[in-house]
Amino acid sequence: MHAQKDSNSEGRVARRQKRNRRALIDAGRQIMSEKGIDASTMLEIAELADVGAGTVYNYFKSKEDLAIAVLEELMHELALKIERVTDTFDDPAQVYAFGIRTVIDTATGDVRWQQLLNRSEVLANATFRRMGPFAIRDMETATQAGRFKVDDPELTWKMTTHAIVGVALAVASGELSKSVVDETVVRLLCMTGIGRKEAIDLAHRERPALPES
Amino acid sequence: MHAQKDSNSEGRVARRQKRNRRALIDAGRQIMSEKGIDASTMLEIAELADVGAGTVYNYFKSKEDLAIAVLEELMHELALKIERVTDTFDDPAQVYAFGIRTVIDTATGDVRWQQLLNRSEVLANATFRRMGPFAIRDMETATQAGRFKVDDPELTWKMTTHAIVGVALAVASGELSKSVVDETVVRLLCMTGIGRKEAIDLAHRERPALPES
DNA sequence: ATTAAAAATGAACGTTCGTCAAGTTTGAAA
DNA sequence: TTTCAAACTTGACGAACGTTCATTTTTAAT
Repeated sequence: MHAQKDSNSEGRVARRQKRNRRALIDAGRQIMSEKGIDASTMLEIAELADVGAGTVYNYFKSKEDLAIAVLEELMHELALKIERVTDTFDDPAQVYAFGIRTVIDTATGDVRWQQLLNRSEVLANATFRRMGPFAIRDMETATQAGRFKVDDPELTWKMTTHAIVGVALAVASGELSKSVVDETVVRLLCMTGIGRKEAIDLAHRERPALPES
Repeated sequence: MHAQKDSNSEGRVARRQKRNRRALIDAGRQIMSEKGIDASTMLEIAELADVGAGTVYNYFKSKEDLAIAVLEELMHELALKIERVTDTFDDPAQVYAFGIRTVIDTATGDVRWQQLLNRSEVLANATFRRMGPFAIRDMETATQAGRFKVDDPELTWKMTTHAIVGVALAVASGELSKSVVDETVVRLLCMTGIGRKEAIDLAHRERPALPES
């Protein structure tokens, strides 16, 4: 039996574990977005997080696993930022359009993201998993409102995430010009069963800015 | 001066080079589609091709480079097989629909392909480059015929290839059921600006079989 | 203070890619 | 036929990295 010290509702271990996990994800994020996932080494990340090389494997079972955690956190943050803007929108289709537009803009605009595109299936998967709940909800709402015609939103979202990452990769490598983003959004909206003219309209509505990171 | 021997319009070197390149691609194809690209080692491939470990690097500047050659050849062969079937079709939209349908079916149906999905951006890129000329031509023809509305076929094809690979990956991993293929084709056709009802019609037309491999 | 379990550590391991110096083959000129 | 330089092949090797594991340290309850 022991009296709990003031600031401990959990033990020291739990707190240290939280610190370490946080430090590892932060370090992974910093290094992976500087040099790319493959070029980052576990040792480098461990050192930046100020833990021993072996410690990483108490928290993540592999390098891939750490990369997934990093990318999922990135996507989750972006999803929340988008949510804060779109919850004032009236048109559910516009909510969805703003979301995919923002993902593409972020992926093609931010240098730190471009390094992460190489393992494109990891990024697409993180986008699918973390933004999926929002995107799928929006598609369902928009379908119920008669704007979209999507009976399998999970499939549509899967296709959309991979297409977005593919375009971002092509833009980052200079293969496509940044000016394709508009058209990309239109085509992705077309996939939801909305008419082409409405898709073009949706894609060109004025967009509020995201909250700064 | 020397008389050319019967069967030599090129020297022995050129012939040996052709043999080696061929053997390396064949070996890479076999091993990579058995174990996946990452799990295959260059030594293993070199041994199957019956050349020294260093020789591979006279033909391909890296493992990635060899993988690209392997996948591009696969896609090229598939493109030619599709072409042989579709050149009897009247409707250009149907030519395109048959093409993407066949790619998805092949990627999700053949065990040997599923190992190659892991480096999804490599496969998507190979599909883009090798089937692109056919797909883009078909989209343009269909647009001129008033069936599609595609002004940037390169972009649309880029999105399509990544979406296909993404769906194939999800099906291969059991995340999605194989029954999504129909709907996938419909959504991809929707991206071409064809109407939704026409897309559904196109996707469900009877399809002739591919020539056996 | 004692103790046993949990967590951290970093040196060592095994594997792999890609390089390189040395050896071999080639084809034409002498 | 002999010679020769260029082109090609080879497999041992270096370097780098992800991961493991025996050892040490920390923790928290007795």
